[in-house]
Order: sequence, then C-alpha cells, then structure tokens
Amino acid sequence: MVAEGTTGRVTRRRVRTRANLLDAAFEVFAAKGFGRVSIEEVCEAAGYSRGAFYSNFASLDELFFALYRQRADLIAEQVSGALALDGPDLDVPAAVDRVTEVLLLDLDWLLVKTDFLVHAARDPAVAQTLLEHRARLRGAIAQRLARAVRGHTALPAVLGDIDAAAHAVVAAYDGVTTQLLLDKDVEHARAWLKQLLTALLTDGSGTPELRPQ
Amino acid sequence: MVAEGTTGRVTRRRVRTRANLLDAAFEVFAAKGFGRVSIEEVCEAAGYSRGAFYSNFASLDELFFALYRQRADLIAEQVSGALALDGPDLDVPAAVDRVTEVLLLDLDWLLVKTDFLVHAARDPAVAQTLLEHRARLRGAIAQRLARAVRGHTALPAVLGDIDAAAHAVVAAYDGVTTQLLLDKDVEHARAWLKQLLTALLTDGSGTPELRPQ
DNA sequence: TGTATCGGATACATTCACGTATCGAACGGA
DNA sequence: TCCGTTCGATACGTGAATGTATCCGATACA
Repeated sequence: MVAEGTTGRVTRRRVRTRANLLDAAFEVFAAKGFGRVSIEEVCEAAGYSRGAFYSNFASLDELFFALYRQRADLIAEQVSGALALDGPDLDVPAAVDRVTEVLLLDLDWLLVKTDFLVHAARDPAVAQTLLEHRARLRGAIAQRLARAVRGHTALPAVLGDIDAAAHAVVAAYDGVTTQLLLDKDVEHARAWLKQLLTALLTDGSGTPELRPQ
Repeated sequence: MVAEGTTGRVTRRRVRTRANLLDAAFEVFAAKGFGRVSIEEVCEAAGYSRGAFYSNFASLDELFFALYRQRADLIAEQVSGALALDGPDLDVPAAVDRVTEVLLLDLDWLLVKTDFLVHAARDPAVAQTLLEHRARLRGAIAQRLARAVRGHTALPAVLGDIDAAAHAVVAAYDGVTTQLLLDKDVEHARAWLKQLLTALLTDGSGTPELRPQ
C-alpha cells in the first residue's frame, strides 16, 4: 500500500522486485505505448502479480515516472562521459561522433522517451521536471562548447552565443529523433545528425573556424 | 454499424454530425491525450450519444486517423500558400517568416500531432502514411528552395544538396516543436525557429550567399 | 534456529468502457 | 403531405481493469 516506505527496513527481495518491474515495464511500454498498457500486463511481463505492483508503486503513472528518471539519468551520464573524453579543448567533430553514437542507440528508449514527452506536455509539473533535465544537459553541452571556443575553434555567428548553440544541438537531436521514430533507420539518423551538427557548429568548411569569440 | 457507407444517400445531418464529432474529438484529444480519452467522452463533448459515434466511425483509432488527415491537410495547404506567395524567386528570410507564423500557431494541434506521431511510431502502416505526408511537404519545400538557388541565393555547402536542406528545415521544425511542447512559449519558439532556419539556409552573414550551385 | 516483520499472491467487489440490438424521430424525395 | 429510408438515442449484456483486504511464505536479525 505504501510505495515510498517510511525508511523501514528495505529487503533485498524488494529492490530486486522493483528492478524487475521497471525492466518489464520498459519493454511493455516500448512495445505498446504507455496509453495502451495495463498494470496487469506489466506484472505479467515481470512474472509478478498485481499485489507486488501495488506494494511498490501507487499507480502506473508513478512507475512510468520512476522508469523515466532511471533511464534518463543513465543516458545523461553516458553523454557526459562522451563529452568529457577529450582533453581541455573540445574536438568538435570527434565529440559529435561519440555523442551521436550514445544518443541514437536504442529505438525502444526513444519510444518511451517520446511517450513521456507527450505525458509531460499535458502535466505542468512533469513538464517542469523534464525542462530542468534538459536544461542540465544543455548546460553540459554549453560548457564543452565554451572550452572549444576558448581553445582554437569558434562557432558561426548566426547562432548568437554559446547557449543558443547548445539549444540548437538539442533541437537538432530532437528533430532527427522525430524522423527516426517513423523510418526506424538508426544508421541514417546517425549520419544525418552528424551532418546537421556539423552544419550548425562549424562554418561549413568542414574544419572549424579559427577565430575565437 | 457501417462507417463508410456503400455510397448510399448521404444526409446533411450526417455530415454535420461527423464534423461535430471531429471538432469535439480535437478538443478532447488535445486536452487529455489520445490514450486517456474514451469514446463516451468524445460523444459527450460533441453532444451526441455513442450511437452516433458508431454510426460514423468504427473505432477511436479510425476517428483519430480521420481527424489527423483533416487537420494535416489543412496545415499543408496553408504552408504551401505561404511558400507560394513570392514571385518566381524565393525570398528566403521572408518565406521563413511566413512559414513560421503558420506552423507554430496552434499549441493544441501540436499536441494532437505529437500524439499521432507516437501512434505512428508503433504502427508501420500509419507510419508509412505519415512518412509520405512528410515527404510531400519536404518536396514542396525543396521545390521552393530550388527556385531560390536558380535565382540569386545559394545554400551553404555543408548540407549537401537541396533535398538535404529540406530535410534540415523539417528537422529544425520538429526540434523546436519538442521544446515548445514543454515550455508553451509560442513567441519564443517562433523567434528561435527563424534563427535556426536562417542559420541553416544562409551562410551566416544574414544575407544569403550569392554564388548559385 | 526462532521469531517478528515484510513482501507478494489470491480473492473479491466494483467501476468503467465497450459493442450491439432495437426503437423512435428526422430527413428527403415523390 | 406522405412514405420509405437513414440517423442517432436508449437499453442491455459483457469483459476488462482497478483497488483493497486478507493470508501465507520469505526474509532479516537476535
């Protein structure tokens, strides 16, 4: 009945069950979409009964939210890692390559993520959480871009400041994602995202501009 | 029982009812999301009983599809109109302005459209339809861009050919849309889309490049 | 190993949405 | 105006999903 216990003893079995439910939910959500999934289906996929579900979550919404947080944090870590691989100066094309690999990896995740976006679009509280999450990601990107500028590369002036450039990177990712959801061509999406990011972050010569600021 | 009659007499009342149901469905879908709407809710919003619904549509999915087609075709017309306003040569910044106004007009439509995208992402047949629709839109854009190139403006080389540029335009729109769904700031989205498109379609000087091809 | 607590299964009542079958009223043509 | 057809309302049966209450086995700790 209580999803978030009052810090009572946390059994190993409990964390295992919770994890199993989350994993099963991911698969079911990806396959059928949040709107078409029942609590029973998740339980069945995880090999539990509804009793286990209600013992761990108060509602499908709560599970969905927990699932999103779990996976989103994971991805965010991976992206940060991919961005941090360089030395003090950011090698833009190399970083674009690495980030692209990480971001466009799992079609199922994209499906769930989009479901969550739709969900957030109608719930201001959830939207706020998502916006903050995106802001953090943009911050990380902007930070790395700033290094690039302090180094030897510069961004095209059209985008304005570095923050705008980070916004543009995210927008390009979201845009490519939309098409990917329809044609399911991951390789093509990767190549295209690289091309887009290159177009946005360099002056078009293929090699980054040299004048800082 | 029969949604698409065997070309039997089509009463005026029928088309009115159908239209009312579609309009009501648009509002309800926008407010609650496709996954959380029941047939009954649509009927209630339209002022009909379920009998009327089943007399016009076989399922919620069918109504949703019809609704999407109706509105999408409408938007497509408006966009085409906005693109066609110029003379033989396309004035890129002006066209960007006009198209931006048309595309980022109605938040409710964006919500429904995104719901439909999620729907299509899990149904190959629907996805095919949506892909074709998008391809037509891209075609229209590419056609206008081609005029611009034949005229006096050129596109940055990074994007490759005109078709890639059209792809980029759509991606930028989709990307901006994603953020807009969360922050609901239409004006900001418009300004930002203009900036993005300008960055993608010009060389960054603000004025388009002069060398064709 | 014993025991108190915890976690999950089962059974139940209930609500809700669905689809159909039938009926009366509105409509359009003569 | 009359009549056959069509449209939409109403009533009904059905299945599915929900949330809760209760019970038994598992688990952690002494």
